[in-house]
Amino acid sequence: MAYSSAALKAELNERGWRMTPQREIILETFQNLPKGEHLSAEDLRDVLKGEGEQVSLSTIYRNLKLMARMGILRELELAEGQKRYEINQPSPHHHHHLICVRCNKMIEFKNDSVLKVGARTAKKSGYHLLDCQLTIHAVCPSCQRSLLPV
Amino acid sequence: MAYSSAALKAELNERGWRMTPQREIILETFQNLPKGEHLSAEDLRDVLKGEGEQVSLSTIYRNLKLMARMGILRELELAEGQKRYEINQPSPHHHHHLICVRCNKMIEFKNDSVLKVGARTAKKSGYHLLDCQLTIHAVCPSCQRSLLPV
DNA sequence: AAATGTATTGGGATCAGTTCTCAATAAGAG
DNA sequence: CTCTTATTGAGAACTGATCCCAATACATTT
Repeated sequence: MAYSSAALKAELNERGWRMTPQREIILETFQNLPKGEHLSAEDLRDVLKGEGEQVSLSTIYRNLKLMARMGILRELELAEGQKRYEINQPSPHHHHHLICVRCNKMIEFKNDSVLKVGARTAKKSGYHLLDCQLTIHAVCPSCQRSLLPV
Repeated sequence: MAYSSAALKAELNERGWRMTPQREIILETFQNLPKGEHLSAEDLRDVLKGEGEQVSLSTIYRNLKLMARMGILRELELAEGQKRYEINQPSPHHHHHLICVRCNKMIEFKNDSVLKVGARTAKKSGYHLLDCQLTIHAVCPSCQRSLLPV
């Protein structure tokens, strides 16, 4: 079941913060995103603009970081130079990433034991778990064959 | 056993590239680094300068990326806003990172099964494995108690 | 329902990390 | 020793992200 905007509002208000239309739109956008898609800040701005919703980049950056720190979004470092975000799904949908360092091609894969290792490790040190990502850097088959520089 | 500068030279020459004093110094610096330390590009520049070795930032950035793509260094995204690098150690020394998203405190931990998952996953898709990092984002005990904003 | 306090937004300026450009240098092959 | 060209150094340029601040609007209190 999805994390509702009512739940977000409750969690925000509990800390003296506020729900805004911008936050609601951002949350909904990520929830409606097709599986395996992640958005950079600028991607999100463009998607919103395409739906007639204009939200400033400042606000987008602020709320992406906020929602990542709340554990609602995952912050990914897949391609070079920019952070990407996706909804932080619970166990059956939780996944990891295998990335080609040359062409940035990316494969998602699932592995429950890794998630368990993450949860156990965090708990052992008294940390409150937000996200757990196994990121594999590798060279894909076609880039192995190519003669192009590393 | 450490990856020697002779091995680096061989691997470079094989592809038509060249060994340079700068590359040798950078490799040695990472090999002599205490366990658990990682350097940003600027850190490395300062360390080298402290040893009387001046290497330009451009060259440092170029070679950090090169050596990461060769699998000699690991590229880490621990703190906000800057990449850090460390030697990519084989199995008994290979480790992962648990990070507090608020104060950036970081704990290293080992887990062989995660490395095995990484190796198996890469192999299954025909990828040539370079690095495999489990990164856990969490809130540390003292930040959980603090009243400061997320 | 209106007033109050303050969190949040938007837009632009700014920042920091990284990449790019190009002439000078030097590694490695012949 | 010569020649080709990969590499370096220095600074300019780029870019993702943050900061600043006046205007706005959310949530609480009256």
